[in-house]
Amino acid sequence: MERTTRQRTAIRAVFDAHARPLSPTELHELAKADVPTIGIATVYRTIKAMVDDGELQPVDVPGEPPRYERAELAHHHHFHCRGCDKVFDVHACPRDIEKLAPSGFRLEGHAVMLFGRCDGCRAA
Amino acid sequence: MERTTRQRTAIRAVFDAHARPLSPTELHELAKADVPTIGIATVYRTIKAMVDDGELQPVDVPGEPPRYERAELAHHHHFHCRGCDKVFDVHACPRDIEKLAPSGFRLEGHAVMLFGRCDGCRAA
DNA sequence: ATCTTTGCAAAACCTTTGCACTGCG
DNA sequence: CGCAGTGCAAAGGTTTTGCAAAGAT
Repeated sequence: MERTTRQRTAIRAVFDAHARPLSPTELHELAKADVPTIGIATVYRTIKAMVDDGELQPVDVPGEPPRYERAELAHHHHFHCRGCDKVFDVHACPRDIEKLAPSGFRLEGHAVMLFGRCDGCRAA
Repeated sequence: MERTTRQRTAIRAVFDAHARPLSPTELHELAKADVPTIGIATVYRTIKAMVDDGELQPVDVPGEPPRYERAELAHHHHFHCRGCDKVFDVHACPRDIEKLAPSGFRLEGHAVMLFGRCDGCRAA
């Protein structure tokens, strides 16, 4: 990640324009708007470099391709809509998490994934 | 899932013998002890059928192959040890989960994954 | 005997990698 | 210019699928 390229600028722009976790494929499609010739390999390589740099963090959705979001976001969790498959940020956190770990275990972190239907998909 | 076959019996036996979430590959290797000729495709097909039947449920560990466990287990969560990579069941649940979903969203389920070090790996 | 289930191999995916070319610094 | 970065295509790994043979009822 030593140089600024059109491809990397486009990828960062996509994250700025869409404030939600994005998959490599989504990222590729959206970045094509800026740089039509961008290859999927570049997207994967850039994602990996950005994760290694601590700029992005993976968001894992069970049974789905991984998504990525900016790491600078404060601690939060996610909501996965079963209707549109989109993942939304949830800026809240259960308060009694520390009590869940078995005694003797050292708890270092946690992830909460909510499932259901988003506002738009609730009717359908 | 209409017929009882040696392959399916072997797969169920593996789940009985190992009380922890198992990956398709683990399942395949372990089932070979009973039915050496069992193919990986059969393992995948059987897993899928058992999940559809509600007999198994997937346990997703970020960045790792999926694992499966019996669905009859009461609602619970998981602890992923960063030392030994094992996944443990956690029979506790945050109480204020319902309050986390954004308003307007319909919450249908949730998953909690804890990270840290298990009792045995805490020292190392 | 019928019709589901199996094993094999090929196909379908997703992600990574090799290599020559491009273009940032 | 030199070398990081790119695009393409091929390789790697995992999961799915087509089909003829096996086997459960």
